[in-house]
Amino acid sequence: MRIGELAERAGTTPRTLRYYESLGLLPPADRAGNGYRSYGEEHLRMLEQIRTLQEYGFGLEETRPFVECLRAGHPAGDTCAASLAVYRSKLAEIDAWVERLTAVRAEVAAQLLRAEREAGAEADAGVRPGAEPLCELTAALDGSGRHEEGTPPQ
Amino acid sequence: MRIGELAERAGTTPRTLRYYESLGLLPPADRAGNGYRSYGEEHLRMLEQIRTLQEYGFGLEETRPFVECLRAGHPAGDTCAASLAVYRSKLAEIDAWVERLTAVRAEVAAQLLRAEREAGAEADAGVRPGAEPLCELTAALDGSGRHEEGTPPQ
DNA sequence: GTAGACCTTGACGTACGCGTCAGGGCCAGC
DNA sequence: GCTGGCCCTGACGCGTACGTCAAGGTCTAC
Repeated sequence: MRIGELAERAGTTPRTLRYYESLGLLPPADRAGNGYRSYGEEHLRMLEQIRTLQEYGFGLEETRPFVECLRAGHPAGDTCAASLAVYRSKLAEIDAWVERLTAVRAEVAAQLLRAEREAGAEADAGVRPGAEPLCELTAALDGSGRHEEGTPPQ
Repeated sequence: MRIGELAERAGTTPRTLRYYESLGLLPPADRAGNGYRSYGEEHLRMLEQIRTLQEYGFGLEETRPFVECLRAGHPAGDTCAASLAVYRSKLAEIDAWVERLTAVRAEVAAQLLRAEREAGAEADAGVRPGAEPLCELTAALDGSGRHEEGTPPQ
């Protein structure tokens, strides 16, 4: 199987496979006479392992023990001790993030409440009836919940 | 106040202040006769606003409305509508992250349990008493809960 | 007058996971 | 033999928030 086919079957791109190989994450593929990379089914299995972990938010380096485990001949990539250790540390990491996010959420919610009250007071102190905004920014951007953000973890 | 003093009072570095200015996030400082930047207390207030939001995990661009609000003369940076909108979208973003992390956590925990069982079965299927590891990786890396990770959000 | 601490701009480095372009070779079908 | 689709390597680009180095000017104290 050539690189394009493997990439398609794994739902990724040739560029990505070459990148993994350059990292030493995937073992170097055999080469056909013309220099083209030649892959087997075991490569597909490794790739699927990597992609699954990636979807869970694992970094590429974190997937390495899983791939090594498969390369060592294990039927599954996650039954080696190193893989289990990565699972466990990922759980701890997620817990830490959730804890942090929860604390931040509470703090931001509190600030929002306070700011909303202050904004009301500020407006009342200004022009009473008519609701003239104090700065031109007040006109734009209201409504909540759209907006996109930089890469969320996981 | 010169750049070094402001940086120190804000708990940051001169490089950071020049960077903010280059982004147009901080207004360009006045210049002394020798070309040195000259800052006032209002710059300190803007910087403190930025730093606080940064600690909550806001990106620099997300702090912009708060700084603009201060620049517009408001006593607080978060009483303008644009700032409130950022607060609200940040809350939504945090909620989305927590949701995703919680789902991933459950999935990883399930995989860990399964893998632990399979690892046990694999070991039993091999050498019964003596527990010889199947791959040399099994020897290294056990124990859970240490390990550091790339920038957590927030 | 000179050492040392401050300031200036400009530019490259970092981590991550590739996308994309440049410049070329290989092979099948018409 | 020519077009089109695949493959190759090498190298730069992206986004984020600066750190760090280079090469120089400025000011204070001794």
